[in-house]
Amino acid sequence: MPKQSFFNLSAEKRENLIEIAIQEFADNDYQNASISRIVTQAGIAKGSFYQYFENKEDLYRYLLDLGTQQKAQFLNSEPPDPEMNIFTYLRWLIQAGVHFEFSNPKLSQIGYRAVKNGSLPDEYMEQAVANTKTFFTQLVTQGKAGGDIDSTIDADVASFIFSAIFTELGGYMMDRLGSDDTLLNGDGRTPFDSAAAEAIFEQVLRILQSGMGVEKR
Amino acid sequence: MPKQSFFNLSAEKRENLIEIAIQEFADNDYQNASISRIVTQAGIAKGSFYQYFENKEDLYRYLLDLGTQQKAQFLNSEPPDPEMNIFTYLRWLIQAGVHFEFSNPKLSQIGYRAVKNGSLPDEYMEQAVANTKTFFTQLVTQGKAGGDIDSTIDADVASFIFSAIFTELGGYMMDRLGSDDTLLNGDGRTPFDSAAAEAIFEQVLRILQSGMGVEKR
Amino acid sequence: MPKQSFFNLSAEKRENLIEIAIQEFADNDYQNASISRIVTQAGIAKGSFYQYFENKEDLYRYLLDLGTQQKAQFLNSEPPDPEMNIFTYLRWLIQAGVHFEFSNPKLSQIGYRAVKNGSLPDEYMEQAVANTKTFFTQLVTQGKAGGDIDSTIDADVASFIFSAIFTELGGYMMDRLGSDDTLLNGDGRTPFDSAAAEAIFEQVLRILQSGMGVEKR
Amino acid sequence: MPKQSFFNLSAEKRENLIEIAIQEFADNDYQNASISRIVTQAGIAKGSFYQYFENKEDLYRYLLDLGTQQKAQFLNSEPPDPEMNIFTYLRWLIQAGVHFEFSNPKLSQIGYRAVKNGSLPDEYMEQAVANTKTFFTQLVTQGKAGGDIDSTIDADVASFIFSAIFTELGGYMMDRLGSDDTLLNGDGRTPFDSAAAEAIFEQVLRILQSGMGVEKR
DNA sequence: GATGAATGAGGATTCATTCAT
DNA sequence: TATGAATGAATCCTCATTCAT
Repeated sequence: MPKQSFFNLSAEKRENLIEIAIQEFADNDYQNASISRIVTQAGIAKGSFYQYFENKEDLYRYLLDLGTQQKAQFLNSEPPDPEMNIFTYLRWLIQAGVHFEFSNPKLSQIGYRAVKNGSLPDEYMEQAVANTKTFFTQLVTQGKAGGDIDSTIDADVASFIFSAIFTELGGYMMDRLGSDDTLLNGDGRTPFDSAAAEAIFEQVLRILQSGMGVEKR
Repeated sequence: MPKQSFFNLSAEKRENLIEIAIQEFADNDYQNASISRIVTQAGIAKGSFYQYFENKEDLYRYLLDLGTQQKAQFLNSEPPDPEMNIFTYLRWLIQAGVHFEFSNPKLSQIGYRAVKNGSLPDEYMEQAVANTKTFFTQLVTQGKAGGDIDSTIDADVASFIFSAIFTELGGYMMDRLGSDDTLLNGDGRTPFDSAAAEAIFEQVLRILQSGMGVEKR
Repeated sequence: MPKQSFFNLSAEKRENLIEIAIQEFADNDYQNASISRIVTQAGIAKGSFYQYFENKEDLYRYLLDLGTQQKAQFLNSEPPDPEMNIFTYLRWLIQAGVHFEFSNPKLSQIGYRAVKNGSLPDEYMEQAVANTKTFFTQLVTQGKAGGDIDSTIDADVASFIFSAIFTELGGYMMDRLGSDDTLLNGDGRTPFDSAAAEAIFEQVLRILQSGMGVEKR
Repeated sequence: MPKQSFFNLSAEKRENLIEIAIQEFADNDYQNASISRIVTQAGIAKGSFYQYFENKEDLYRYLLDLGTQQKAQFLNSEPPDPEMNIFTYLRWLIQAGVHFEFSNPKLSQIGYRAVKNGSLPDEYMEQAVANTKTFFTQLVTQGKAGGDIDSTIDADVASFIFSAIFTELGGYMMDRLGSDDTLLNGDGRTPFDSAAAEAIFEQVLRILQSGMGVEKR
């Protein structure tokens, strides 16, 4: 956790530093992200950095947490009816998730790499991965109970498919809808072509629902 | 490309060097793989390395090519009838692909990271990614033409789903079937529980086929 | 010398700070003792420290003085009859000295290291060393005058022997009687096995007296 | 242990580097000795140092070993008759030991500090200290058996006295006979006033023998 | 009087690459 | 062709001290 002195910083300084750090960790994995570059770009002294953070890992974990929190906040901003059909829920979830990635592409990249790369091979990452797995497994179980998913389907396999799609969809959407840092609009947000995106989600979900759903078999 | 002097090496020396390099690049990403460690372990002089390869990147690209070639060779060793149902073909393709990953976990890991990480953000990687995309898109087109895939499904979306599943399946299988270097059998290959694997493939493919196939709608 | 503001501090704050500083300088030599750690542990601001002390050296010298003063106070608390036999006096002096080291192991350690290490190679240390030398030389001279020490013995050599024994005895006693911080009793003092210690002093002194004394030759 | 590349160096380079390193570690304790200063003074690149030694500790241990070996060699160059009186033997031993310290004052200083300071608090140092203790204890036991030391004297105490004298004598001699780096003669050796030194040893030993010996009691 | 952010030099160590032998 | 010593910039991190608030 950052030291108190970090939180005592003026909002401007703090946000500037974090923005630069996010850029650095989005461009480089943990090992190759450079504290030296960060402090140079932020225009602060090396020593100052270490008055804000314990060490490099401390900053890294903070950024990871930031992503997690912002995503959770994003997902909770307009939560769906939990009683709805499981695929309708996934439709919303995926749309919101991808929307988040479009809005915070760098933070998403950092988190994505953390999972894929195992830069920090410890209980922290394992926990995050396990959480995701648990989430989708529960979703599938719930879907089966509610009659949305064919009960003969292996829950683990279905959970894997959801997870794979969810994991890769962000990158795919960015490819297809062309978001990247060069397309930022005025408020630093990437314009998100919701209609186009929804059309894609719809296709994906229809296939999955059709593949797993009970009414189609 | 490695220099001529590399290919003039005795097979033994050459293979030993490559094996050690593979281990190093499997354990570390591009930036953190260490030439120093490689030459030390291989028992050759630093200077010798630079007589075999232009530089670190040269070696890295060579390993990437090696993986591509070996995988292609693997897939071509017993190619299926190209006239068969597209999902039957995928069943075979995925099985072969995963089988390859089990047999060559280190080379697979290197390639996987290369794609995910963008360690070498250049035309080379883009080409590889584009190739994969083209392959699956053609497969889907062929599937539609042959009546295996519902013609109303967006080819790009279907291709994405195949690609996502294909990409993530290796890691999932390793998790579930427990392969790792500690399970190597006598000839350095990981024993592959074909029956268990096939059961999983079957589930996945059935879902996809059920979701995309014409006969089910 | 500490600044006036240090002495204006409440006794509680002052003693707390000093106690922590003693711990730090007992655990680390001058160069490696860390002001940062001290202020963190003491719960005061970095700037405050520099309002109490000129700098690191200022604090260090203060602790050294503290040790000297406390030892002097200790030795003067029940001073022996100056007319007594020189070895009897030494018996008392060494016992009191070692007793002091047991009671104030940290301050002793700081002083010990200062002498051995020459961390502060200046007139201050030279003075302290010279004082010790002068003290023992006078003692020997007195001993010769009083007929306790053989007059043919070189005063300087005898003084060296006393000094060496005195210097090393503390460490030896701690080794042999097992004192350390884990053995502190309720009032923060190490219990001192006086009987065992006296037996050892007795042996040492008997040897020295036998070696230098007149009556034995 | 230094790497092979260190031993492959030309004698000139190697000795120059070691000489400078000895100077650095004689002037500063382990923590404060600076590799940066060493390489700057030696006129080599930082990286080169790490091709010779694993790390700072590697160099330090090498210097410690160097001192130990050179001392052992020194003591073995003209070993005394092991049958002689124990004090005669000590006379020789102390003379040789002090002579060594005069010849190699810097290496002696490094070893001295290592023991006193516990810079490297590990089995290595503990071993060295234990060895010394064992040596003197055996000597005392032998002296008692041979009738040179009064059998009523505690072997541990006598051993402590020998050890203390032996430890402190070098410094005392240097003080008294004025050796230091400014007095080096042509061959890099400090001229050693043997006559003056022997007179001092004689005094010390006479006192100890008189104090512990059987015939005097 | 108290605070604590800012500083920047300095610490050890690793690295890919070059080049003279 | 093979060698391996030399290089120096780069890495993360610690430190005592200053000074504006």
